[in-house]
Amino acid sequence: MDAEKTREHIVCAADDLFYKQGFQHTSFADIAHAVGISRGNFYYHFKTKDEILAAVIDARITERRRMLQQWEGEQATPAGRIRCYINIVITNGADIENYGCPVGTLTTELSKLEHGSLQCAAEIFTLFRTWLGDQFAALGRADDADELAMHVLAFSQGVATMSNAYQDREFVRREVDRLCAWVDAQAAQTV
Amino acid sequence: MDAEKTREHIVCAADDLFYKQGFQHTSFADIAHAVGISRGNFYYHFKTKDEILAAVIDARITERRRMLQQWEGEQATPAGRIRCYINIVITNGADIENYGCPVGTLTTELSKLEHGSLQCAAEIFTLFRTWLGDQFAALGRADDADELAMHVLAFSQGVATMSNAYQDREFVRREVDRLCAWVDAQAAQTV
DNA sequence: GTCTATATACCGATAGAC
DNA sequence: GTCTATCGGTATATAGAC
Repeated sequence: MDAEKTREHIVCAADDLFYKQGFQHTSFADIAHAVGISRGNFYYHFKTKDEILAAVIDARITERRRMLQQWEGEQATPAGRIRCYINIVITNGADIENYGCPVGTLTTELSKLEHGSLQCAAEIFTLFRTWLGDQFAALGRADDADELAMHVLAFSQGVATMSNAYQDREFVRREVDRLCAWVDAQAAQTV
Repeated sequence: MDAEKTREHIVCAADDLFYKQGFQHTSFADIAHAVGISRGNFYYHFKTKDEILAAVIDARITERRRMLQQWEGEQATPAGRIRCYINIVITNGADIENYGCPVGTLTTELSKLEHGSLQCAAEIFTLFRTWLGDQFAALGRADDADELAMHVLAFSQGVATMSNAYQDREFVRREVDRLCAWVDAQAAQTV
């Protein structure tokens, strides 16, 4: 009943704090304070910190899946859909400047912690990777679709990291334009 | 005398552990154990953890500066020097697969911790950025040298992050080839 | 289902003997 | 210059009242 609602609040607050402060740097007290409950009540909903992380990763995957479906509804062409992904670094530009990419920074942190949930977090990458590969295949590049998808993922991670280090929006804009032109060139090669 | 040597050992061990485990996840006990001294002795050489971080960043800047000078001695052409930088993701491929880029992962972590030394860590990026810009200027691209340098930095960060997430050496090799061809194309535009 | 109080462990940092 | 011992703070996690 109400427990479901509280649980959602916890996952939502943890998602935000893990992104902005990092997983390790975020304490139970931080999340409890953000939700407005006591630390003790916390353990009624989640037994360990790892359980919260797993729930946050699940929520992120669900949210990204919904976003991809929305793009498929809005964009008729594969190239248009790929451009939607590329433009994230502008759409979420303010957050990325301050906190980097939510996916990349989490996998990097979990990797250094040798955390077991690293593979789960990497599945968010794989969700985008597969989807981008599908778009490139629809573009007539079935043979090297996965390689092209990985190139786009690497682009977004590189731009996010440098944007976080320098807070330079002009740089982000230039790189987006450069990669959109590259996408058009890839499509042209299919004709 | 001997204090100087011990201090160097501490900085060296901290550098390694900050890279492989992350700054926050590395405790004084970890470093002391790696060096082979007690936690108490530690404070004779460094008063705070932030002092160690500052010393590690200084050491990294010195080491990178030495590396750039070596490349300048080995490579006669600007394009060859830029390729040296691009090839780091292969030269240090094993470490990058396991721990990501030492510079990018540190700035990302310090950003989330809102740590004061973030600006110092970002200076390692700036060291490469300025040097790459000089090479592109020597290549005849003085007008957009800094933009091209930023593109190369973003490339290395993107490749490092994805390499860390997927441990795929073939992907790294392909991206390196792609960017080397891009460098040649940039040089051709100057003629 | 939510709270307060508390157990346990580790961290950064200090004091003082040698 | 190195050690052991310890303080104060905070973290995860638990127990039990309401």
